[in-house]
Amino acid sequence: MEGVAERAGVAKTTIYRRYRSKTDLALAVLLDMLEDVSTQPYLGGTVAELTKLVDKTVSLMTTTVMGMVMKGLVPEIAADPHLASVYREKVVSRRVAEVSVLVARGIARGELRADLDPEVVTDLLLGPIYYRLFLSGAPMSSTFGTQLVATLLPVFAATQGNPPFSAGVDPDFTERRHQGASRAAVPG
Amino acid sequence: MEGVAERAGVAKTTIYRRYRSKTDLALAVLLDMLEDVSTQPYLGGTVAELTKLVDKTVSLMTTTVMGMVMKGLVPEIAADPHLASVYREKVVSRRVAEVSVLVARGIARGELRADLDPEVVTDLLLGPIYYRLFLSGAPMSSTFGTQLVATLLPVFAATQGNPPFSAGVDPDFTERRHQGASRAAVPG
DNA sequence: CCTATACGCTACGCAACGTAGCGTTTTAAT
DNA sequence: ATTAAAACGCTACGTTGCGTAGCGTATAGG
Repeated sequence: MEGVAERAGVAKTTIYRRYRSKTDLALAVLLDMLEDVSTQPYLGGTVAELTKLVDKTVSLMTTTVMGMVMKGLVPEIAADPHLASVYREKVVSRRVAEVSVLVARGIARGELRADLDPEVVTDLLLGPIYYRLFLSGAPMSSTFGTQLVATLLPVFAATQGNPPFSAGVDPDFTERRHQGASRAAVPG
Repeated sequence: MEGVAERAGVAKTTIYRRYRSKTDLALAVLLDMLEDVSTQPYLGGTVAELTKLVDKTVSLMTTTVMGMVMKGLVPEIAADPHLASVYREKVVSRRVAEVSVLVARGIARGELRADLDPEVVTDLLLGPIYYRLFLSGAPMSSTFGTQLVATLLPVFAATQGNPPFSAGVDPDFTERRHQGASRAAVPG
């Protein structure tokens, strides 16, 4: 905080007049930066759109302070239930909503299987990104998004006869976070 | 640390005689607990083996202190290059090695595509777990592993003709971390 | 019995978050 | 231009938590 104040040419107390805590500031930064990624352009093809989503996320995480902010937020979210709630509401569900838009388009185009769960897609697309960012340290080149989407395509695509995936989300939880259209029926 | 000392019925200074820092202790706990997950039993089927791996990981993260420890390590790894190096060496590469065993078995059985990269499999299997653990907060039921593996199967299985995936890992990095058998050729 | 090693304890140093209080500057409205 | 209100800067402080110093005490092991 002292460092932030100094780099901003501002007194530390001034920061604390706008943001109640360090976590609060971090969350504000995060939400502000998320604006750029949240719009989902219509590219005419689902592969291109999903790739764009991944690439924008990777770029944001690796070329801005977002990566650092996210890393710092992990233990905070774990320790502060209120922050966790806000984060899920403002960030996680938002990402799922964005993916939902793309999934809906893809289904409408007949490119994606009709019972595809956007939350599952989110897990599969963002999970590897954060795993590399937080733990593995493996770099993500400019072709990462393209290759990840290409790899996962057989899971998403409409042609094959794959079993749907719910990842064992209990109905309560899903309902609590998602008041949208009812998801494709999921066994288990 | 005070709390750990108290719960252990030991003076704080005694802990610091064995572990140089809080991070050092956390890493020791992590490595110790990792022993349980590191053995890969022969179950006769790749799906069962991969599912077991995922389930053990999920169980460890959600029913022990491991989850908390991992969350606390994320910013530490980001801030301490030496810790990051040790973590990648002792944990990340170890997980890849375990997955490699299963992938090799699967390829030998003809269940998995021959050009499957264990690192990619690791990303896809562990990424969603940590994403849920660290950020999304979505619960992982007892059927999570089964469903995740079932979902990803079309990516792994030998039958379909999917494009391989390297996720844009630059050769240097892969070589640096993995002195094992050369990976299946991957287009840029 | 005696010595080396390990342990407990108090006290401290230090960094970082967050706050109190007060004076000063800027804004904005009359 | 005056004046009230809001915002800012600054110093100082309280608090927590990590990590260390120093010293006395216990506990092996020969």
